[in-house]
Amino acid sequence: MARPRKFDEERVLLAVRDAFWDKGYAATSLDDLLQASGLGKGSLYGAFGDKHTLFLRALRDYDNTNLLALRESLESAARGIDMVRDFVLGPAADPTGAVSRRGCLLANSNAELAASTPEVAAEARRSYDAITAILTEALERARREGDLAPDADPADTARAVLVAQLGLVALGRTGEAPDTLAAAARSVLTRLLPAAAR
Amino acid sequence: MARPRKFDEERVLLAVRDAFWDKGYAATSLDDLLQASGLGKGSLYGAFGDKHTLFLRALRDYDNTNLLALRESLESAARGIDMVRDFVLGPAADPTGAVSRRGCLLANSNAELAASTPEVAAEARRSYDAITAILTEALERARREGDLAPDADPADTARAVLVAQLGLVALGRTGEAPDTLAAAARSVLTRLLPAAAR
DNA sequence: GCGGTTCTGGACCGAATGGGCCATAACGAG
DNA sequence: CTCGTTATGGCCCATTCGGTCCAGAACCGC
Repeated sequence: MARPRKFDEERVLLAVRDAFWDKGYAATSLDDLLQASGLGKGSLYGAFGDKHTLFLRALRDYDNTNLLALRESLESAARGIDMVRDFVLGPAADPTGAVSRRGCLLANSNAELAASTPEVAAEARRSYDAITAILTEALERARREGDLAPDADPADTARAVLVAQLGLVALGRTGEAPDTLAAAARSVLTRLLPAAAR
Repeated sequence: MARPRKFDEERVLLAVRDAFWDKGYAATSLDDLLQASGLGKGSLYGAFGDKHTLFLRALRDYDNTNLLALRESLESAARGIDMVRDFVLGPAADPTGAVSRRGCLLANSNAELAASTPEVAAEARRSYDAITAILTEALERARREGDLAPDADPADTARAVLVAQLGLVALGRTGEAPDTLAAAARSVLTRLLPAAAR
């Protein structure tokens, strides 16, 4: 019927996500987005709407990708506890610290925008609730597999695990030395899930 | 000698801090700052320098106040463990959720700016290191008072406690229901410091 | 009361912002 | 090949940004 798009929508979304991730929402100008995506103003605007809409779209994409990866991680884990351990240790896993320093797009965005942009806070709640559900499932499995005390409540433990991971992400974002970060991760993991620490 | 200042520097700093706290650094315009402080451009600029400098000043003020309060809290605590418990439960203590939703200025700022403004990340590290030291002292005392297992390492435990608190602050910033937040706080506290949970 | 100095707040500036617009190009259907 | 449709990207605009500057006001010591 008509002229087809020259760009791959998903690719643009990833480039835009990176731009927002690196500079934050407010500090990323339309120009930055155009340069990152390689598109012209009309194209970007026509395909995704204004900056705000585009940002939310990229953020939701990011979240969905993460949730999917988490679910897959649980399915492919040898034991339920393994997935939980990886989840907690993840933010401290990078020996160079570069990944940790970048933080999590959702956490960064929520911290920056929760007060002024309810959609971001809502997205964060949605994401964290979903993660809690996945962790709960993982911990139920871990209990059946003998890696979690029979009297421990999986849902309650899941909340504690999520909190620990959020804390590690926040701490990693400060650029704390990788060793310190790893020590903190190990410390909190040992106390929350002794069976996962060895 | 000359005309004295009409405004109280500390008062202005608090007003400015609130403005940044509510909107984030980038989204707060000079106009916002003038309105919040009630000063004219020349006065604010002359007294504090540009936006960036003013922000760092307000942030450091905020940090120092927090650290001082934490030290006082330790000194006035009946037991070392009480101070640690209050520190962890703090972010979830507000039944309306308004305080939690506001988050922590330092955490918000670090999440927004760590990548682009090294001073902010450095300030966060400084603050978190200082908090860890205070917590370590509190936990050493708690161990002497029988509220921490003799074989537990206070410094290591302090790191875990800090991570938990940062996680709760991050979770609270999403606007999660106060009940859920309180449950998460209680869950993580029970697991990190059984003696503090009752 | 006077002089000198500092404070004050608004006028002003250039630059950059987010967003709208449109002439043109590129394509598929017929 | 032609036509209609849609993507494209650069041009344009009003607004707002952070920051400078200055004329006048306010105050102190003398």
